[in-house]
Amino acid sequence: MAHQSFNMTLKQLAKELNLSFSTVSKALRDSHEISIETKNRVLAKAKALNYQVNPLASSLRKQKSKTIAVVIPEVVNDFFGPVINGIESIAQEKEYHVLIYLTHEDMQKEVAITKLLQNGRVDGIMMSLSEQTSITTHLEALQEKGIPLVFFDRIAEQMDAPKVTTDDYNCGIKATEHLLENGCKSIAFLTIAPNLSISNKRMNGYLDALKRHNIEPDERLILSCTGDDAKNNELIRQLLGNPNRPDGVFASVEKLAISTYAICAELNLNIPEDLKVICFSNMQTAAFLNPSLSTITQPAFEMGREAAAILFDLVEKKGKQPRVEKMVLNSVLVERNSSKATWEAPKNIKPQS
Amino acid sequence: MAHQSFNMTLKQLAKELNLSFSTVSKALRDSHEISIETKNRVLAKAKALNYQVNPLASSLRKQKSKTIAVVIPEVVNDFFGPVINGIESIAQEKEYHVLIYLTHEDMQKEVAITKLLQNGRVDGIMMSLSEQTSITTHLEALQEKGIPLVFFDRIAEQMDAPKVTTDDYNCGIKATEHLLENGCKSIAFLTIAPNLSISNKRMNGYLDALKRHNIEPDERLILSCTGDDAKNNELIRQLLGNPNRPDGVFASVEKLAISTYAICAELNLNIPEDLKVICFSNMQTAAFLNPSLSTITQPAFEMGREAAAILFDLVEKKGKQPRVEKMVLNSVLVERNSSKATWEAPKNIKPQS
DNA sequence: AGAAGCTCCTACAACGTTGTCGCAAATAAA
DNA sequence: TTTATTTGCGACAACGTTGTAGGAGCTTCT
Repeated sequence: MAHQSFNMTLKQLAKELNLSFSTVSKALRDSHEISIETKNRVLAKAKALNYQVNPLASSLRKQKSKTIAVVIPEVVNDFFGPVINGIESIAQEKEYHVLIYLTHEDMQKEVAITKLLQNGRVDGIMMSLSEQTSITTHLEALQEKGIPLVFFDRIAEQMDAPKVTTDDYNCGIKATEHLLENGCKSIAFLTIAPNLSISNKRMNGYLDALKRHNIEPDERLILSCTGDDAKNNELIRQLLGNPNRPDGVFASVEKLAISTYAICAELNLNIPEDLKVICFSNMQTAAFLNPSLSTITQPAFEMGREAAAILFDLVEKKGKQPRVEKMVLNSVLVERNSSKATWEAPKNIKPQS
Repeated sequence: MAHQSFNMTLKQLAKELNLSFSTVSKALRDSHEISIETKNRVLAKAKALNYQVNPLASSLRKQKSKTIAVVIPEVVNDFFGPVINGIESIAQEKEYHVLIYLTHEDMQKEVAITKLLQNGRVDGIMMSLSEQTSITTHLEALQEKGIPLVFFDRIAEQMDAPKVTTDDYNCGIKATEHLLENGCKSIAFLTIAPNLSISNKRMNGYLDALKRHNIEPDERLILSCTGDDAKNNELIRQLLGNPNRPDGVFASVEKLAISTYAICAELNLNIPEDLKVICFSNMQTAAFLNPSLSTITQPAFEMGREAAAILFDLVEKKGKQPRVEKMVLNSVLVERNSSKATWEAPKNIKPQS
């Protein structure tokens, strides 16, 4: 049997019905110009022959693709997964399609991807920048073509486009003060991608919290990590192996906290007795880590939903002002054992082993 | 300034160059019919005016969309993230685009999605079934339209399409025997979605391992869980709260192991002393859980890559036989503390506390 | 009865490409 | 010089839709 039965088209359907194909087209879209009997005939036949409109032709004609692109660095952590989920949930409601592109934190790829999105493939774009992205001409090119663009999380600060973020600066303060309140005297800040807006804001929160408590920031306590995990581990090892090591670590991304856990195991440092740890993370199992990890958790799903909602708003009344220029959602600080004050510590006090 | 500068088309470009648009089209695609000088002129102008071909028009004409769809249940766990990563990495190499659709484990949505993919939107489809999916007529409809379809992980056993899986049956055996070897006498099996092929195979592995060790399977030790976490917790609580509770738990999915951890904390059961736990999981932090979690880890990224490679193969020489009918990748069992034999336990032997 | 207005349908020109065909002009072969 | 052949370009017809314009047949109003 023919495994390759061909696609039904409007014309073929029309021929089957002895109608002009414009009549059939209108009947399918429930136009008032067509009699009810004809509509029913057409609908029945379309169903019988399993006719589906060709989205390419339709999009070309209507100059609308009903498709958006999501451009993100990765999908391998617990943040972008829920974000995609949020985006997709709205897209499905609005009957849009979602293209996904990963930059792998590589600006060249980001640029290449934006080129692909320039000519009608999508009606709008959602972006979270790669950690390398410094210039934004490729993004401005998209705007010049009139394609709505919404940033989330890793935004391009200087661009005139809606942005959905979390309260990174505040959380930077809160996390730092949380460690201070629990007895830390010397807090290290681990970060990646210093040119990313989120990194900056989190660090500024950290610095301002220290200032507020009259603590002089120490450059040696600020670790600028990279995509190279081995190198990061080495940096952390140096930091924590040092005799006058910090007694607290505030990691701006999850993986650096995990590295910290690993290095502590290696160096026989006890969390939280010797070192308190807190980090930005959406890990679902933070509560089950050993010790359970205190986190600042971003509302990832909601970010996806909100950003997508703004984008669809923009797409649907193109040219109008966006509904929101900047939306800031609140993350929550979840205290767990990794940052617990030591005086309310384990069952029996170990002397000096 | 006009924020909405219009898209450059072939015709406009041709007018600028005083050439016919077919000439320009050919020049851009480096046709031998066009002189080198003309090509250079065209290329230069195209670059200057930032011309990009309209993919909708091009796809319509060529009857190829250069796009594939990935239809999966969720993205919120550590399995589908890496899978997407693998798929996308090949797609990027081959210059394909990736549409993503989530079924949210809902068969109705799966059916609706397949409808959308019927008419030229995509050149091929990759699927992992929803846990509800029992019938496959919607998938056969796709095949009848001649759209290549590749399954991965949660496959439709009975369908004639390439399938990429892991060695679920074997791992079911290995995990069960691992628990037996570490001293378990009574092992519970926690599963979801019994009509899913993976659940079945994992369970069969479990059952056959018991048989091999002359242990009579006990129906009360096989928990068929659902999407409702509260209910699942209740089931697990009953199982573990019972005086003659099992001394081992083999969870076929990660979340059931996490629930088990939570319930053990609640019931003051010690893992692994009172209960040994192992599960299928791609969690990156399994080693840092308390206790560290023994897992069977699937090669998710590779699965994505392999499945995508097979799909592209199929797409590019449509109608031919697929390169592979069935591909089975090996998962690895990673022993950690949650399943450690109790006799080779902590540093100093605690008597009977 | 004639004008005006409905109702229901068809014809046709887009949308932006690509590929086939045809045809000049230039070159090569006879 | 005549006859093939090649080189370079343009005309044109698709691809499968949608929306506008038009028109035949009927009813309704003056």
